[in-house]
Parts: sequence; C-alpha cells; structure tokens
Amino acid sequence: MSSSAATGPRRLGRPGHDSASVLAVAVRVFNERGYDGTSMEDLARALGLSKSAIYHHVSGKQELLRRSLDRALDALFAVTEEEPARTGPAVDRLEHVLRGSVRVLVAELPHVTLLLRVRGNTEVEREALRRRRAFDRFVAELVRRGVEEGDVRPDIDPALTSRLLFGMVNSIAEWYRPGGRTGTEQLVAGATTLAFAGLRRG
Amino acid sequence: MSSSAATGPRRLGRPGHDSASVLAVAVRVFNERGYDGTSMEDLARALGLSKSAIYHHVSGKQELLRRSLDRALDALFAVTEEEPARTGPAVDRLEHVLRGSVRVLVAELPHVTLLLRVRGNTEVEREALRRRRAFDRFVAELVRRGVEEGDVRPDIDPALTSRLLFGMVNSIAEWYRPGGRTGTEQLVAGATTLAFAGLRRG
DNA sequence: CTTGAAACCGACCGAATGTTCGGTTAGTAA
DNA sequence: TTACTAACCGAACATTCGGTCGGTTTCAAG
Repeated sequence: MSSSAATGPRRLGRPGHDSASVLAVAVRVFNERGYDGTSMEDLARALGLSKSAIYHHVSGKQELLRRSLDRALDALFAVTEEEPARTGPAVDRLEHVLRGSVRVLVAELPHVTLLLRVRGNTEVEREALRRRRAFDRFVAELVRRGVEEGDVRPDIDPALTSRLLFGMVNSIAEWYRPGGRTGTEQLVAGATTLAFAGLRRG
Repeated sequence: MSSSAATGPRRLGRPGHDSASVLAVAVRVFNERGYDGTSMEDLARALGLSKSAIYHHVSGKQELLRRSLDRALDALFAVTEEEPARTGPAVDRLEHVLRGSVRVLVAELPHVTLLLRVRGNTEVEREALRRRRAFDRFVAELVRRGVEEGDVRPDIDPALTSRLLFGMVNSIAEWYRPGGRTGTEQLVAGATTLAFAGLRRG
C-alpha cells in the first residue's frame, strides 16, 4: 500500500486533468449552455486550460458527447436487465423500471440530462437516439402487457400512458439538483405514487 | 369584397414570404436542429431563399426566437387568466390550468417546444425563462392550496407534485405530432386521468 | 407605359468556430 | 543526472458564423 494509499493513486508524469475530469467538467458546461451552444473555448475556460490542451485528453468535442451519452444509456439499460424487470407481473416490472430510472437519473444526472436533450444533428447523436428509442419500446411493451394482465387501466392508450409516465420521470432532469431539500428516495416515492395512485387523495 | 376574397388578401409588391411565414419555417427548423445548432444558412435553405433575404423580413436570428417564445408564453398565461383558473376550489382551478396547458401545447406546439428547450444563453432567453418561472409559480401555488383545502394528497411535497405534474404535460412536446392517431382531447383526457386518478385501475 | 412597394440576390465583412502542430513544462523512476 | 511520461501552451489553420450593403426583380395600381 505504498503506491495507492488514501491520498490517492500517484500517477506518472505531470499532474493535472485526465480524460475523466475533463469529461465531467465538459458535461456540466454542456448542460448549462447546451451542447451546440458550448464552444471549445468555453470548455477551456471552465477547465482553466488552453483550448489545445483539451485535445491531449480527448479526440474532440464529439467524443465528450459520445462518452457521456453512452454512460447514461448503459445505466438505463442495466435497469432493464435486472431480474425484477424481467420476471413477474408486468405492472410490477414496470414499477421496478420506473423506480430504477429515477435512481439512474439522479445518480447519473448530468449524463442523462444531456441524453434527454439530444437532437440528432450528428451520427453520434443519432446512435444515442436509436438506443433511447429501444429503451422506450421496452417500457411501452411493459405497459401493454400490464393492460393485458388486467393490472393497468385500459381506458388510456398504452403508448400514450408510457410516454406520459416517462415524460414525467425524465422531466426531473430539468430541475432536480442533488443536495437540495428533496432526497432521492423522496423523489422515487413521489414519482411512483403520482404515477400509480394519482394526485387526488383517496 | 373585391380585394380580400376567398382567394386570400392580395398583397402589394412582389409575392413571396412575409415575416409570419419566415417565422413558421424558422421555428420548425429550430426544433429539428436546436436553436444554437441552426445557422441562418440552414434557414435560408429551408425557406428557398438567400441568407440576406431573411433580413428583409426580420431583424435577425434573435427576433425569430423572441417572437416564438412570446407567442408560447402569451398563450400559457392566457389560460391562467381565464375565469375557471381564478375562482373556485384550487383542485378544480389546477385541473383547468392543466387541461388548458395541454391544449395550448398542442395548438402552439412548435413555439411551446422551443420554449421548453431554452437554456438562457442570451437576454432574450433569460427573459423567457423569467416568464416561464412565473407560470410555474402560479401552478405550484394552486397545488399548495389544493393540499390546504384537503383535495390534494398531502403526502407528497407540493413543489415536487407540481413539477412532476407539469413535467408530464410538457413532455408531450417531445413526441406529439398532430395528425397522428392521438387526438387533442384524447391527450387532454389521458394526461388529466393519469395526473388525478393514477395508473392502476380502481 | 410609369410609379411605388415589397421580395429578393450576390458579394462581402469581421468574428468565432473546431482542430492541428511543434515545442515546453512538471512530475516519477532508475 | 538521465530517461521517460503525461499535461500543457501559443500560434496558426480552414471553415462557418450572424449580419450588412447596394442593387435587381416582380407584382398591383394609376
């Protein structure tokens, strides 16, 4: 325990940023100003670096975006592959995916936020949109089966239901800031209750 | 009725675009590629015009954005000024604002969509964000009073409730396209039911 | 025809964009 | 000290950006 103690693993060469810390700062700025609204000069300023130094860590602006989007999507798909999302009644599986999505959203907030704003201008963005649509299809299928199994109200179109439901969940990214007065589990409980039980007190 | 018949009002000068038709096309492109991701060259191509011709109709890119955002915000505030939004039990007022918001969202879809994506990079955007926050406060206040009056479930924080509720409503802009199989009133009914009654069938 | 009004174009401008390149600096290990 | 590794910088790059300018084209009305 001489090389990697509690002080952190001493790396070789000149100390400073690595590609992970560059990514973290970049994603934060992307979310503040929008991806297209952020210049490499903006990133350099936020990092306390020159523009050219960024290219030592990453191949360019697009790589920063791609790595962020992949991280968000990997976390979301991980939820759909958990056991409670694959067995049992569809409503219960749906509830598990909904709760899991809220938790992922909070845990990977900057990356999920970026994902939810992708427009499809480049190939990197279009690939992310493709994966996101696959996730949406997974959820829509659960709602459909929930209706079939008699647990979900059949008077609203399943496709509409799943979109409104996850629209609500995804909207959390627009305002939630960790460290505020709302905790993760409070968020999970609120969203789940509103989704499954509704607003009016019973 | 010789100058403005059913064929439409014959205008003076060379026919072509006016500032309204330029705005409509511009907002469509803004929503496809994002405001920052759209160049004046992109707009010119979509309009079938040269770049410089656009400046005959509007003062610049920002005016297009401002006019679109104002239109969306004016329509939303109009709902809060209607009589059913100002008198009676808070839950009912809330339901009226929710239904009205969905209708505005559909009627002014491109403009509301643009509004919901504003980041605050320019003064035009910051002004829009200020007005939007005022709308959100109006809604949050209704939820708070709904709890006070005993009609809204008190086990979820009112601020959280209003955000999730209108997060759901606003998310409609992300996918809804008029002319599809989902009609406006179906949308209003679906959102209202999900919000007030919840997902599980009772 | 002429006149007036509105729409439009090509050429251009200064500034900002993402990226490259050759060289430098600050640290670890032998 | 020397060798090595990684982080970093300044200057320049081709391109694109939003916007300007002076002049031209297309219509209705007189």
